[in-house]
Amino acid sequence: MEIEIPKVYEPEKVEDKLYDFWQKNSQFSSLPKDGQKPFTIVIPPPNVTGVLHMGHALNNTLQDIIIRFRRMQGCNALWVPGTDHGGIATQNVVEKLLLSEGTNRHKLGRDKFLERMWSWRKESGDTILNQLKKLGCSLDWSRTRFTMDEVCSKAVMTAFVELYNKGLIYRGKRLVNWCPRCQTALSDIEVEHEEEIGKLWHIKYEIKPQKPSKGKKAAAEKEHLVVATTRPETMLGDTAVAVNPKDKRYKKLVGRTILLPLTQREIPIVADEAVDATFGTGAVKVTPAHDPTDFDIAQRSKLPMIVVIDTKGAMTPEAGAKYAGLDRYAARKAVLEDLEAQGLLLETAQHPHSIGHCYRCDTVIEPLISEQWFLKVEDMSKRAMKAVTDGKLKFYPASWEKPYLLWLENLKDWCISRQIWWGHRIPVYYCKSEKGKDGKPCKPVASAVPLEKCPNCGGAVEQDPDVLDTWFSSALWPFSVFGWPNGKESQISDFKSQISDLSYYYPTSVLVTGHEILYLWVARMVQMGLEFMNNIPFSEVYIHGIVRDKSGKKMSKSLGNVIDPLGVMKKYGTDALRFSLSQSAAPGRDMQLSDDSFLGARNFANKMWNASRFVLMNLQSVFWEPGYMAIWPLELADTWILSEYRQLVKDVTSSLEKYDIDQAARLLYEFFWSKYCDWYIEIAKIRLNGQDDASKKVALSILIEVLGGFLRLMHPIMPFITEEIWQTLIKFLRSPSQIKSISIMTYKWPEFDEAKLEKDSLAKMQIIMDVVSAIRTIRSEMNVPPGKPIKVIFNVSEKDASSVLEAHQPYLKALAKLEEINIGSTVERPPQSATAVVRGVEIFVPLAGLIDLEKEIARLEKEIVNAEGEEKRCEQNLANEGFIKRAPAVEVERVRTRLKDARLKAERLKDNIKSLKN
RNA sequence: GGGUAGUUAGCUCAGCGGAAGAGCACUCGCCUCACACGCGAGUGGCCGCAGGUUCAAAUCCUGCACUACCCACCA
Repeated sequence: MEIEIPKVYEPEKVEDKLYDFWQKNSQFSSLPKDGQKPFTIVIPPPNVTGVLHMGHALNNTLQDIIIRFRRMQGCNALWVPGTDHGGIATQNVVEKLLLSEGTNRHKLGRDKFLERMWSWRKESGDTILNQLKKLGCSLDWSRTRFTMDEVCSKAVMTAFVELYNKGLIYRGKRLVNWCPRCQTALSDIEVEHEEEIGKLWHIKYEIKPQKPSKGKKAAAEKEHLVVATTRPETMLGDTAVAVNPKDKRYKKLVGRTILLPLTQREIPIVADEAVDATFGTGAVKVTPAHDPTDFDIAQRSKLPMIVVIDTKGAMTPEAGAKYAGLDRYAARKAVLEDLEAQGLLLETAQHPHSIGHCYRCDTVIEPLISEQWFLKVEDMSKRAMKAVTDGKLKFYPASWEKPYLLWLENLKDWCISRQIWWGHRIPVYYCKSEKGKDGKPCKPVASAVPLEKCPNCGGAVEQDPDVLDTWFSSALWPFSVFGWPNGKESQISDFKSQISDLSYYYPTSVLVTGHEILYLWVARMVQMGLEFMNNIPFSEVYIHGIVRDKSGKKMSKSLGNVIDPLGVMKKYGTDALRFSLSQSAAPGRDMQLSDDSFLGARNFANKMWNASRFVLMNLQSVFWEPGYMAIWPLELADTWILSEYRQLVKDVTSSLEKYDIDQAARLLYEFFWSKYCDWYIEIAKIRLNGQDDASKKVALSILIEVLGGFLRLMHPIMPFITEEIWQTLIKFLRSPSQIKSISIMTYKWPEFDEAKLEKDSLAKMQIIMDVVSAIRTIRSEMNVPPGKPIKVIFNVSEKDASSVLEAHQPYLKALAKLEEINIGSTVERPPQSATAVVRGVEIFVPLAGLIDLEKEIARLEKEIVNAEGEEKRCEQNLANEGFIKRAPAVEVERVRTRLKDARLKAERLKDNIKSLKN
């Protein structure tokens, strides 16, 4: 078999080809199967407007790693793809488009607009899903869902109706978060608070004089009260001034009346606990229609409400003729000017406070009174909390438990209605007939199927104009994708099975997401899962960090610091991107990315490529058959690398099980580069070029065995390059009939056999490696040309070390470029030689004529300082009675050995300096 | 105001109870028959500060100081 392998790995030549190969061979698909354990992940559905950004790349790389790992472990692994309609965000995109065409949705009308939305959705297609294919994601494409497709919509309607009929969904007029730009209400969590330096204005309010009681004169001077506010324009809607009931300063003013400046409207002074006497002046203007706290105060004191700001953020006629129509900020300016002119503006202080912004368009939120639909969350929250406190739902890292619980504990009813058109229209129908059946108007009806007539009186009906919060459908995602509420039969039409998707795959195994949507999405899925499926939607939540740029800033289009993952894949290869992301994916930790990290990962891919190339090239020239490993005796290097490999299997497996993907990536990198390549391959070269046929074949066997295992362990993280190499390697591994899996991705995950681990080989090999490194250091420091062979003398008193060196002279000769080795236990120090002492082995390199005396002495002195430091530390430890008595015996023994080695080292090096000086 | 995480080599980060580590950068030497996207060697750290627990602390505990993020009806 002749193989031509390029010197440099070329990702662009293999990636698309392999993805096609996987798809053609149905490597990603899963069907319910009795007796096989499912492992299921549903994708956090990206928005249909989306293009793949680095956050998606991270999120989906991690999911793919987990799903590939479990699939190889023998689970029936399913990863469900899909997209989210994205409510406001998506509507905004199309509205912008319309604006550029000189029209808007209102001119178009609801039906035409929705047509436009759907055609746009069709046009933009599933761009992002195709980009996930570039990333190598092993999603079961036959199961692709969309939150507004038939299956998911049915789930949404059913869920709404059930909640409505249970009385958990209600309609009410409340103060809600209103985005004046998006023209819709938002839930509390869709409001982003940003700290800003605002101003706190102190305004003088005149108190209406009391009617003088009999016999007393009216107060000579006018009385005043000063209020502090950050929003002076809302004073036009004030219906009271409130003070704390315990505030002595104002106690006697409670019940009096204020003459509101600018309008001269009369409003009362009330007492309310919500007022903080220590803040500002201790007196608060109360604007119930535009502030949540004021709204509550107004409820308690039964104050009227005056709406002075409309849905566009402009002042209403109620604000007075002078201000009506002005934008809220223009009104602020005007009000301040007018107050100033009247001498009522006393003080303007800098005031840091946080302001709510729309999470979709960043416009400042306006609290407005509005009729909306709400979902009662109290009971659902309690159950969602219990799932975590009972230990059924686990977070990785666990530190997210507390924030999750705190959030649920303080959660208020969820405003689920939006005044936009793109989304699931609220399935509530109002009877248009005023009379109804028996003279009374009919109650509204919720229905999962469209209603034409009122079920009560048969009259015409009108559907509620609002749509549901996009997160309502997202909350149902883990079961709506499996066909809930149907669930009886499989959603895959050509598959006849007794097991339904829903019962087989739900609850799913793990949810992988960033912490930014923990509340927005994760907590709600748990609530809804418990509500409708009576079971949590997943038992584990793996929360990864956020991708930042190299200076630690969040990547955003507006900052212009985004790194385009598609560009990275093109430049460095998909596997390099994936490895780089994996490397820094410690659970819960944000990561900084830069070109450097991709470059390192690309180099690693190339290293894998070339090491494999080395193995494959030798396979062609050496007669080889599987099974040699069992027949021929193994050498030290063989047992060593096998031990290391087996440890690797153990560690990588447990790391992936714990979602420590960064650790898995590092372990693999370390093993492959600094063990397999740096040492095993280098030693294998000696044997492959040697005359010992048995040693040759064994080395080749181990090279293949370990490479094959490594590739499988590496596969979840770097799927393309591992498959590409595997496809060639497999031809040598087994005859075609023996190959059960066509692809590495369905080949069995390596298993760890502790019994075969040879601990002894690690220590022995360590001697070889340390001695070689020490000799290389001498060569390098003494400027011995790399090509020049040298002689070396070992003085070893310890038998074990001595026999290891004795037995592995060919290793040493090749690795350190030696022409002659002498080993003894009482060797005379040769004159003019450089020295090193490692692991009890004294090394002499005779360098007559070559040695730089001063340099060597300086080098040795430095070594002595280190050794003596070590000596001192060990002595102190051993002199400590507590240490001897309480530390484990192994530890005490270890320190004794270290002391012995350090003493020997210091002593020998000192002797050597002496002899050099003579 | 509450919460969470972080602070280790110039940079990015690992280590989380028993000898300070990696990659990049830097210095020196190498086109050594897999790889210059490479090989060999080296320089570089009172492991944020202060206490405490322990025979032993970068590692556990308590404060403090910064940094970042999240939550909150700070008028």
